[in-house]
Amino acid sequence: MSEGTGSGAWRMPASPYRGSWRLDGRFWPTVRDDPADAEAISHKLSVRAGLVRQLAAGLYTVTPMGLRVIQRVEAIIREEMNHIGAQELLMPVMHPAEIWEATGRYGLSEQFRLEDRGGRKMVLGMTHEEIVTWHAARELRSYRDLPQSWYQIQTKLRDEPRPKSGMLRVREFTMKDSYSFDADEAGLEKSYEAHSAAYARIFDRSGLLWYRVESDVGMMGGSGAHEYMAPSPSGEDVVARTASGSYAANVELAVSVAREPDFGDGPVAPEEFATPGIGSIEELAGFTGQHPATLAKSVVLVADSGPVLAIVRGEHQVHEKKIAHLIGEHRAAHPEEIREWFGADPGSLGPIGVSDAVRIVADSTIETGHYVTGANREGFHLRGVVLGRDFQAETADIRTVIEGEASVDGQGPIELVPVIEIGNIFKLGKKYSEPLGATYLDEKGQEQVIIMGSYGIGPARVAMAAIEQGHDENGIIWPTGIAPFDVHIVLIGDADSPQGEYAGMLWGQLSDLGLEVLLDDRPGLRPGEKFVEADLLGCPVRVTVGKRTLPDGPLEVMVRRTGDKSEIALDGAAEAIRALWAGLAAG
RNA sequence: CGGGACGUGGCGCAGCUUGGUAGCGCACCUGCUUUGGGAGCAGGGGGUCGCGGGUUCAAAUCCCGCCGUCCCGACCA
Repeated sequence: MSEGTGSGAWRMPASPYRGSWRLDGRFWPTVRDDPADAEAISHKLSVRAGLVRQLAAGLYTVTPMGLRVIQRVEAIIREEMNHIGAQELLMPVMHPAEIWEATGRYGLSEQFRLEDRGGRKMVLGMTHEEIVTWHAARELRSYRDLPQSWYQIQTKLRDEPRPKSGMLRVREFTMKDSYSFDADEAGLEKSYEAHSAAYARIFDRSGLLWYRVESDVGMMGGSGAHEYMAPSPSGEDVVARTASGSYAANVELAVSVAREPDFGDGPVAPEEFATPGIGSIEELAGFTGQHPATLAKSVVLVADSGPVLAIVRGEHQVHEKKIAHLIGEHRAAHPEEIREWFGADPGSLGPIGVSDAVRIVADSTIETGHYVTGANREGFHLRGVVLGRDFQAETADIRTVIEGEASVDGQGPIELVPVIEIGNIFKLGKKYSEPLGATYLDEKGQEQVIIMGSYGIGPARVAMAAIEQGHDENGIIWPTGIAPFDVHIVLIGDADSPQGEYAGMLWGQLSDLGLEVLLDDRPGLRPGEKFVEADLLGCPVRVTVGKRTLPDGPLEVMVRRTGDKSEIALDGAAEAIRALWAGLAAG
């Protein structure tokens, strides 16, 4: 039998103030040097500022300090989700495989799969559409039960092909995922708009610059989707948008008005000409002196149905996801396959005279103009090739957008911006409710399929995007909404010195005013070390308390974002600091 | 999945080409001094050099295999 003495061998005193910390005795592992294998700024700074530690590729532990930021993001999310009437619940991370088999998503390459001791197939959840729908199918029986919005903040596991950039692309992460259940499309529209409004507030309160863009539905399926993107050089996605934001879309589905090159007059029929040693579009443009837009690029893909020849203008590229909508899953052709189907090597390929087995898909831009294409003969090309006259092809938008092309809304040129995806919203429709039998009885007693939506946010990505968007050479500059603390008091001197006692008092007063305050009361550290670490951590307001502060002040206060220092009187200092912070928070 | 780079005390690195006593800075421990922007001096602890095999009298170093981590690519002919 054991007993508690209550004496408390642990030396760190509990804080009487909810949310405020004294630093002495805390685990806060900062580092001087950038981690050797870090590239992204958020990766370097999140490690150096002692917010996270890596366990393995794509697996990170969040430290007590890092957790404060994550929990602040989550608190904002909870408030805004609750505000639109979404209800928090919690679903398991491990799922029976059968449920995923029902929707055809068992066996996805990113899915962690395992067996329990009885040999039952299980999966680790990469998302929770299947599970939430499984429950909805059992619990929601009547139109009177609808609508519903449920959300959770729960771990997701994905066996990423390439985890990267610190916490930005990981194999295990926490996600806020919500799901709406409506009786019809009009209901879904309302739920979707409610989430859209909540997301705007969440990302605004998190202090991010963000874009809402049209997006591909991807592995979620469904009828429509938007992504929330935070611009950052470390982002993996690219958004095409006008300067005003009048048009904004993921490049995976972005459209634009292609520039029209001057084709000049072409021959009445294709003419073959020698192009010795010419392989790439760049070489061909240099050789012919023609603009790349008048050269047709031929790309050979292999779909389940067989070989596909995709044709775009030389300045464009075939977009993987766009063409996937037409031809489905596919891969690049091997050189041997290309030789078999075209009788030539890559570099001299074209649409004329190819085997009937090859499906030809041309980008819509190819419908106008005449082009130089490969002749399917080593070292030769054809000029004056015209779609419809000289060869037949399906046409569709299969190209990438390039910077500077005109926006389809007439609002000026398109710019391409690298972004971090911080959230997304999907209109799922019946994609999951149908196969999992989530139905209800309407007013007339007719069975109807529930119309669903799903909505995700990655809190850690929000935090990392904030670092990407807010930092300088000294460290992080947190937005006020998600900073680990509102105010960081640097105490110069020991806790039991007069200035130490004053700092403790100020810490209490500020906390009583509703601020979350970090008091750096660690003994033995030099002032410089405390300042450097305060800059690294990046709380919005820093207050310095030292010998000079007493007996008559003033207090030195610094705003992290601007570096502006001001001196304030001891009398009413806490209120003045709170007012300063409130001014920053108000933006 | 393809390509590349890197694995040496906790962190950041040198040493490897040309095999022969494992080194530097920071961090850590002790003492003294110092205390408003990553202190100084003195003393000290800590590494079977990612793992396995091979060559050799001898391997951090050369060879083979594996593992790990990061970066680039994964249609762009």
